[in-house]
Amino acid sequence: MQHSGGYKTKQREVILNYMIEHQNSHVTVNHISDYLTGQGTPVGVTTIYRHLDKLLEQGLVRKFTVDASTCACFQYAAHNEDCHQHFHLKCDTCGKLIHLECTHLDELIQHICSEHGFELDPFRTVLYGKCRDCLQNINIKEQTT
Amino acid sequence: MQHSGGYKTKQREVILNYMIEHQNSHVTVNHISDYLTGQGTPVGVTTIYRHLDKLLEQGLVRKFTVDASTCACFQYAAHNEDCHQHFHLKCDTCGKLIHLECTHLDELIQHICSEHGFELDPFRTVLYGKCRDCLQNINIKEQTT
DNA sequence: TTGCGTGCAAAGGTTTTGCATGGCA
DNA sequence: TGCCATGCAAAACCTTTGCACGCAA
Repeated sequence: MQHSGGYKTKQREVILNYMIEHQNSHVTVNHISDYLTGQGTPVGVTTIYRHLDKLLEQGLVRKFTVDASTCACFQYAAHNEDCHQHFHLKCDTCGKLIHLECTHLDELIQHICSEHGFELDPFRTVLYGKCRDCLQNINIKEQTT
Repeated sequence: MQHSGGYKTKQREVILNYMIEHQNSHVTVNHISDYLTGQGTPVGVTTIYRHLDKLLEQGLVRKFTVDASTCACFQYAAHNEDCHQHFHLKCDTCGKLIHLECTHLDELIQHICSEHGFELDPFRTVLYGKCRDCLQNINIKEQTT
């Protein structure tokens, strides 16, 4: 695999390290910037955006948007390439983001593809609804009222 | 149903009309603004945003976000409230909006609810990917190249 | 007349672009 | 040395807010 002629710079290294270390969570440009500044290796946001774009093209990170008022989230994805597809559930009430890995969803993707001719992109798709905790809170309130 | 004390203005009327006429597609604030300007009844974007916010609170429209760099999409929703659960598929490439009614999805909702404790709201959820036509076009291009 | 509705202008935030400088090879 | 990488500043972009005026009731 060629590195698209990129130089090996300190900035590229620390950004990539951060993404790999946090591959289990979704991070924003601000997260990266704040962390690197705190580590004493600050990197300009412009540079972070440009690196993420490159990593995106190379398929090393995934980008998705939960909400227009929220900034874009990124996640390191190299090792996920061929593992389970996973969806994101977002709770309308508390805003929590849930990662859902489930064979049901693989089947769903298959089904929508074969029966409806639509190739679903789970990384761009966010399922909205209400999480367990918020549902409980709502029930408690209703009972109290 | 009370109208939250709102006045009946020309702007409210033309915006609501537009939303109802285009209830089968996702529209942006720019779409609305451009159309109304073309119709000779221009309405400031501020007003459009504010009306959509109100309609959102009243549950008369739904709001979707495709991408952070794209503007938010809205859709009139009143008459769909009690009809079949159905999902929307949106093609990333051509922007087409597909209504998908399928028992598979009912099962999915059931499953996510019972197994994962998450109550999915199909009306707020849009599944992104590529439609049949665009997939074919991509294949044709790849064969030609 | 009262008070919400309107729209201009300006601010808010995220992301992109221009350009001069810096650093890798 | 050549050329890409960097980062500041500024622009672009969507959206929200402040404020004075207009208009429905």
